[in-house]
Amino acid sequence: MTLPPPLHRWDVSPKEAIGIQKALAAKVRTETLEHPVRHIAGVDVSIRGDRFQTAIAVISYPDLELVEKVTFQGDVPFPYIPGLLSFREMPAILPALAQLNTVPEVFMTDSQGLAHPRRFGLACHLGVWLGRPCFGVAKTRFIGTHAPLGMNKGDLVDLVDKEQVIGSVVRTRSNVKPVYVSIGHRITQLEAIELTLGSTTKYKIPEPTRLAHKFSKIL
DNA sequence: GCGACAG
DNA sequence: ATCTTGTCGC
Repeated sequence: MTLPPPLHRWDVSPKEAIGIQKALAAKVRTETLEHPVRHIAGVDVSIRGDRFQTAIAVISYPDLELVEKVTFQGDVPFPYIPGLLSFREMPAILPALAQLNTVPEVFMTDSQGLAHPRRFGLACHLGVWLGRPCFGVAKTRFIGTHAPLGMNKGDLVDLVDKEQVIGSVVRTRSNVKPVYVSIGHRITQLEAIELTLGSTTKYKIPEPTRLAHKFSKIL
């Protein structure tokens, strides 16, 4: 797919990165998807030493069949700093997306979206950069608190921070640790939850990111 | 100051 | 994220 013009540079300091996040956070839009979802692209990046491998897995929906996959390798550009994950992974993700032939209606990342200290997790950064629908499904909590969660698949509760609902804690599989779903851009929380549960089969992680993670592993 | 802390 | 074997439970 064709990538839009860059919104900013990536070779910035942590302080500059925070400033960029604050500015771009104002561009995040919560809105109903304008197109029916036929394909979801799962995005993931694996790292070994100072090298990364990105994988994009496009899955048909609701069939959940693998339609296309692309990978891309390079040198890790930025250290891992809690709250600045997108500056480490976005430079690795964009070149991979440029090689994608199938254009999905929505993107799914293995990260937080609005459930971020500045309301601008990786899912928001990718969505705003592309100007396309995106949401995040993280394996663990980053910020926020929530009420006790039921143990059955489909159970969910709000994820809250500073009196605001920033996402949902969702049980994608009975008696297994839940995932943390939050919107990235141009999608509603309800749709993000629906797509998460609708693309989950027998594992905790939904198929798009589960397959992307498998394909991104560096051997 | 102390503890927490997506991947 | 990555480093790593066995083990408990459905």
